[in-house]
This record gives sequence, C-alpha cells and structure tokens, in this order.
Amino acid sequence: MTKQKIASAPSIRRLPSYLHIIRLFQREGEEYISGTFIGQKLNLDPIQVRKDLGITGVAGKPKKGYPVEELISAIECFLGWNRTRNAVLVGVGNLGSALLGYQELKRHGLNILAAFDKNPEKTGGTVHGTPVLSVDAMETEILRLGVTTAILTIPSSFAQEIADILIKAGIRGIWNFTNVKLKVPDGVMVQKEDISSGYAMFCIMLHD
Amino acid sequence: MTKQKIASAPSIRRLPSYLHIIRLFQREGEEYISGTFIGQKLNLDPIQVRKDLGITGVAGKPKKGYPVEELISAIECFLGWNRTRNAVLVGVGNLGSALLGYQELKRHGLNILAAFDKNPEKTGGTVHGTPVLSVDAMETEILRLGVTTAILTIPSSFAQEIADILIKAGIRGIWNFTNVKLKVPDGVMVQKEDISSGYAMFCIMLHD
DNA sequence: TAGATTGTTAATCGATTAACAATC
DNA sequence: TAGATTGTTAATCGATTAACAATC
Repeated sequence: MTKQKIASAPSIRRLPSYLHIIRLFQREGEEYISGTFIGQKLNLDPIQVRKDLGITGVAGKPKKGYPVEELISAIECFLGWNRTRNAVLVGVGNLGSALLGYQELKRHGLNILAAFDKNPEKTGGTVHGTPVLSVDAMETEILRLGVTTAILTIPSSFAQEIADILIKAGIRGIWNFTNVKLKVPDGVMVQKEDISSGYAMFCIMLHD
Repeated sequence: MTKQKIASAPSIRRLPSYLHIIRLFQREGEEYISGTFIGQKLNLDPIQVRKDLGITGVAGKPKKGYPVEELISAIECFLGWNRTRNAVLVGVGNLGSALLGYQELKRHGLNILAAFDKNPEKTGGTVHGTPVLSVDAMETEILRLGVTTAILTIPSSFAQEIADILIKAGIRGIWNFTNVKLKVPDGVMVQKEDISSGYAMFCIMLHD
C-alpha cells in the first residue's frame, strides 16, 4: 500500500485559504511562515493549522515555522493543483461564463477544453477563449476529446438529463452547480456546490 | 427569553435541499411527506432528516409524515425566506450578473436594490432589472437607501478596501464571494462563499 | 539560555447514528 | 391489528481543542 493520505473534508476545505496566505507571504520575500501567523490571519486555532499542514508532510522548524516554497508545492501537490485537469463545461449562462473566465481555477490546473450550450445564439464562438458548441455535439465531442471531468452550470430542470448524457460519454467526475441531487451509477463522483446552503447560512446569520 | 432556536450549521445548510424536495412533492399534490422519503431522495439518514426538521417545530404524524404545506412555511419562516431582505451588490462581473439574475434568491426574499461597479462602461444601465451605479456613488447611495446588507463579487484585490467603505456606509452583513478573509469590526457579519474550497474537494475526489 | 514554535498524544466537544417507546 | 413512522434519549464517531515534550 502506498502512503495513505488521510485528511478530513474540513481540513481539505481549509487548504486553499492557507495556500492563499502563504502565497502572499512568499511575495513579501519571506522564507518561513508559522502556523501561528496563518491562524491569526484566518481566525483559526494555530493547533488546527499545524494539524492541517501536517497532512502535506512538510516538516516545520521550531521557532521559524514552515518553509514557504516547500509548503506551497506540497499543498499544490496534495490537491493535485500542479497537474493539468482537462474538463468540459455545460451551460454557458452567467455562472458558466464566470467559471470559464475564472483565472484562479486555470492557475490551479483546470483546463476547460470545450463548453456546451443549448442556445444556438451562444454556440459557434468562444467565451473567455473556450469554444462553445451545441449540446447536440456534446456526446461525440466528449468521446473525441477523451475527457472524464465535467462542470455543470445549467438550469436545474435539465440537470439529470444532461448528467445522463455526460456519463454515457465517459464522464466520471461532475462538479455540480445545480441544486439537484444527481442520480449517478457507481464509479461516478459528484461534487455539489450549493449556493442555497450558503444563502441559508447568510440569512440565519443576519437575523440574530 | 423567546424560544431560542438552536440549530447547527450543517443542519441549516441541509434545509434548502429539504425545501426543494418538499416543493417538488407538493407540486405532485401530496399532502404529507415522510422523513424516510426525503432521506432516500438526498442520500441522508432518515434520523438526521427528522432531527433537522425538528428545528422547525412542525409535528409529524406517525405513519404519514410531515404536513407538506406547513413544513414549507416553517422552513421558510425559520430561514427568513418569507421576508424581503434588501441588499446591494458590488462588482457586476460574470458572477455578480449571475447573482443579479438568479431567480431562486429573489424568490427567497433577496431584493437587490442597486448594484455598483468601477467600470464606467457597466454603469448607467440595468442588469437583470437592477440599476448599476458607479462605486463612487456607493457610500451615499447606500446611506440614502438605508440598506444594511451587501453582496461582494469583486476581484479579491479590492475586497478589503470596498468592505471598509460598505461598513462606513452602514452595512452590517456581507455575503463575501471573494477569497479574502475580511477584517471587520464587531457587529458586522461576514458569510464567506468559497469556491476554492469546493474546487479542492472536487480535485481530491477526482484522484482517488 | 530563554522563548517561540512544532508535532504528537490525550481530552473535549458536538454532530451523527442507533435504540426504542409512542402513535396512528 | 400490524406496520410504518415520529421523536426522544443514549451511544458512537470524528473533529476540534488542550496539554506538553521536543527542538532550534
């Protein structure tokens, strides 16, 4: 068995914000960064920061902290952000367009080869440099490209229908921005990005 | 002391998806819905569903389930989704435009009175029916409107600077879509919506 | 050295899950 | 009635936090 990476979902979710802070610190020319410092910046317990950073395997130096360069590489490596990840996007509405133009995702290895939309007025050209094709061409195009990852930014009402086609075309990982709980066979992963959940939290937070 | 609502963040985050399922069920003309059914639809433990629904205070009937109509009202009431919540939005890029046009938020009480952008080419008109003004007018306009809630969809580099102005203008709740941990005084709430966290989870999910 | 920090092991806390009586 | 379901109390599980030795 290779080294089994054990990391909880909350830990994984915190890593990007660590990376962000560390990057800023690197830009200042610093060579070491302490867990205490990161904790202060993010309002997190330094013990938690140390434990989270532990999953990267980078050794910190007492009194100094963690080597910035090495830590950045290790987090990126752990998240797979140092590798290119080909994908397609379905649904070139405002949210889809936002994701197509989101430089941060691109920097972290997301390479969207093609986008698809139902609306003929949106197809034929490019959005933020990515060609937009008709959903009618989706299945064959995905097979041709050999992509296994898809981003879903379509209206909820079509979500399951489109997901079925994606899976038929060989997609094995779906980043789902609709509020639909997709039914998928074994071996297909779905990561749901739920803005309603966030809005619910926001609302509760406001009225107390 | 009024009835103290105790609900964990995970429970609150699940409520919108319950609401969604229940609404679909209502549309089929059903009068009662069981926790078991909701759990099946969402791949959640029915015990968890029952406990979550318990926070709304709605009494279920053994053998039948929860009264659909009453449950919908109760969840909406708990989340404050039956009330109008005035807000402004800053940053009319793709993401900002997406939120301005997001009908679901509107249906759940979010009323965006005005949007602001730095770019003169974007100001003067409307986006999805919401007037877009210059950020230069932001402070006075917010004071005039008396709004206390803001949505932040600007590039990270301006996040803190803009947040400071918002707070000076009386904003007390910020829905923050940037990846910046905002520094705010006591009494100001920030709900951070972090797409990087979701992307991190997505990436980890893909390579195992 | 003294002091700050790491990293590990133990304690606490809270959310999820299990058990089960009550009810229709 | 039998069976499905609620709702509560207890048990389990896992994440966060505390304690502390090791290190530079």
